[in-house]
Amino acid sequence: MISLKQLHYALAVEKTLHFKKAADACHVSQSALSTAIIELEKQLGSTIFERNNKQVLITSNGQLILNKAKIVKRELDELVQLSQSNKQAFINPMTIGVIPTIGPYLLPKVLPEVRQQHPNFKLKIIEEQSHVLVDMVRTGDIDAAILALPFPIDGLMSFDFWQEDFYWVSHKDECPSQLKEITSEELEIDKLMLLKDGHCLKDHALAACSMRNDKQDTDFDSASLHTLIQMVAGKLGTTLVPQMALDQLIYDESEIRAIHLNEPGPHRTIALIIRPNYVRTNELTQLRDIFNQQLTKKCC
Amino acid sequence: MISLKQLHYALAVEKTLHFKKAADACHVSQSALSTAIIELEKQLGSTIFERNNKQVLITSNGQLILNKAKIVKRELDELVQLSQSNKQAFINPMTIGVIPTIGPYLLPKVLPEVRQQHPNFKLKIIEEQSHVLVDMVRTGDIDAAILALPFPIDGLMSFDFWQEDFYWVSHKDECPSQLKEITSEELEIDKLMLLKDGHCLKDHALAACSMRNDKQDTDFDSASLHTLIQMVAGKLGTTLVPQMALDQLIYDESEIRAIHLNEPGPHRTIALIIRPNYVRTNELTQLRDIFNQQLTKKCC
DNA sequence: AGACGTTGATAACGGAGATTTATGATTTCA
DNA sequence: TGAAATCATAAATCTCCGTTATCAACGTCT
Repeated sequence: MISLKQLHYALAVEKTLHFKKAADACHVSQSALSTAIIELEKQLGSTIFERNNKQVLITSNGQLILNKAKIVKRELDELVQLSQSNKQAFINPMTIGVIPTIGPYLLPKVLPEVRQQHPNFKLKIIEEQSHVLVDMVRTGDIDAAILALPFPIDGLMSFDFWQEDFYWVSHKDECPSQLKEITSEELEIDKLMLLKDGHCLKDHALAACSMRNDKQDTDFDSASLHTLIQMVAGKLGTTLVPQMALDQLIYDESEIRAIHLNEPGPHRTIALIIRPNYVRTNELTQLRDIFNQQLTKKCC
Repeated sequence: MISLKQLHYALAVEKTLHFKKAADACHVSQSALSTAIIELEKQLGSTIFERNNKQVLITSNGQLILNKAKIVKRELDELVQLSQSNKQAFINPMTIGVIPTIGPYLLPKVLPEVRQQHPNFKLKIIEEQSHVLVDMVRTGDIDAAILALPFPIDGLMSFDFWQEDFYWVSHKDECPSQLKEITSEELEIDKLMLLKDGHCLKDHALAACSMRNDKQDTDFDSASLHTLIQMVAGKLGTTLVPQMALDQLIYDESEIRAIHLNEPGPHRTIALIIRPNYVRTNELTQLRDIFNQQLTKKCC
C-alpha cells in the first residue's frame, strides 16, 4: 500500500532534485528517504526519478505522478481543515483573489461588514486578472476568486452573488440633458474608450453592445476605470462602467453623467469561483450572503 | 500524521455502521480498527462517529470528512493507475457513459475502429441521461461521459469532438419536393414531435428553433428517435433529428425526408466530459480523435 | 432476575516495516 | 590521486500497528 509518507518524500525530492537535501527537509536520514522512494517506485511499477551520482531528473511519467501526489496532499490538507473549519468558522485565514474591475468597488462596500461580523477573521486579498486567478484557484494557491462572468472556468464552480448592467459615462456637455437610457446603436463607437485587452470588463462591455473585440482601438486603452473617467472628464471620449463602480467614480457635482445602457442584461455577473470539492463552502456562502446584502444596500 | 489506513477504516465503518463488520471487511481485528478510528478522531480533533454499544451514528461533520476521504482515496487510486496507464495505454478497462440520443448513432460508427486499433481494450458503455452521467463522472463511478452540449457541467471539463445541426424529418407527402432548407419560422409547430422531457435533445432542438420548453406538448412525447421516425412514417407529424442519426433512421427508399434546419449553429456539440485532475486523458484524447475521424468519414 | 451474547474500548505482547548509522560504488573536482 | 559528494545497500534498532485477551455497558432470552 502506497503511503502518504512516500508521496511526501517524493515531492521533497521534486523540489530539491537532491536526495540528501530532500531528506533534511523531511527530517529523516538520506537512507530512509532513498529506500522509501525506491519502494514507492517499485509499488507503482515505474521510475519517477532518473538519478545517478551527478544529478536527479524527473521522468515525464514521474512528473504526472508528482502532480497527482500534490493533489492528493492538497485534498488531505483540506480534510484536516474541514474538521477545524466547521467547528469554528472564520478562524483559519483565507485568501481570495479579485479582479481589478471589481476589487476597488466591491471591497469597500463589503469588507467593513465582514470585519464587523468576524473581527478575528484574517481575509487576505490579492488582485490579478481573471485568467491568473482561475489558475490559482485550480492549483489551490488561493481559496477562491471573485470574477465577472461569463468567463471560461472549466472545471471550477461558481456561486453567483450579484448581477449588474453597464452605464454609459460621458461629459455633460456631450450628453443630451434629458437622456435617461441609451442603446448600443446610439453609442458613438469612435468616442468609446475601454480598458486594454486582458481585462474581462472590456469583453463584457463589448458583449453587452453585441460587438466583437476584433478592431484595434489602440489609442485610448486604459489600465483602470479611474483613468478612463478622468479622460471622460477631459472630454476625450466616453466609456462604459459597471453599476457598482458608479458611486465611486461619479460625484453629484461632477461634470460627467452616467446613463443606463439599455441592452438585454444582466451585462455581467459577479461570482465566487472555487474548485469542486473545496471544503470551506460554509464560510464562503456566508461571505457571499454578506456581499450580496451589502451590494443590495449600497448599489440600489 | 493521518494515514490512508485510517481513512480506509473510517470508510468501512461508514459503509457498515458496525465496527466489527468493518474490521472484517478490512481483514483486521476489531481492536485494530477501533484504535485507528480513535486515533484519527484525536488527530482531527473532532468525532466522526457517535457510538455506543447499541449503534453507530455519523456526525454531520463526520459525513463531510468521510466524503473528503473518498475523494482522497479516489485521487490516490488514480495516481496508481497513472503509472500503469501511461506505460501501457488501453490496457486497463474503462467505463464511459453515453446519452441515449448519441449512443446508438455514435457507437456503431466508432467502436469498430476502437476495437481494431486496441483489440485488448475493454471499454464498457453505459447509457443514461445527461444529469445522471454528470453525477457519475463527479463521483468517479465512470471514467468519462459523452454528452451533447450545452449542458450544465459545473466543475467538470469537456473535450469537444463533434458539432452538428438538426434536420427536419417529415413524410414526403407533407414536404415540398424541392425544399432544400427550412427555417424554424417555416416549421409547423403543431406537428412537431420531440422526445419527452429529460432528454437534452429536446432542449437543444427547441434552442435551435429559439423556442422555450414551457408549453406542454404532451401527446406525442416519445422515448426514442426511432419511435419518432416511425410516427413520422405514419404521418402523425414531423420531428427534428441530429445529423449523426440520419443514416440509421432514414433509408433512400423510405417514405420520409430530412431537410437541414437552417438556423444559426452548430445546434449541438458532442463532447467527452471528465473530472478535472482525471488522469487517463492520454487515452481519452486518442479516443476523441478516433471518434472525430470516424464521424468525419461517415457523417459527411 | 440472571445468564449469555453483543457492542466498542483497553492493555499487553509480538512482529513487520521504517529509521538510523555505517559503509559501498561511482563520479566530480582540485 | 585523493577528498568530497552522489545515491544505494547492509545490519542494528526502534517505532508503530496488529493480535489476543479482557473489560464494561447494554440487550435479550429464559
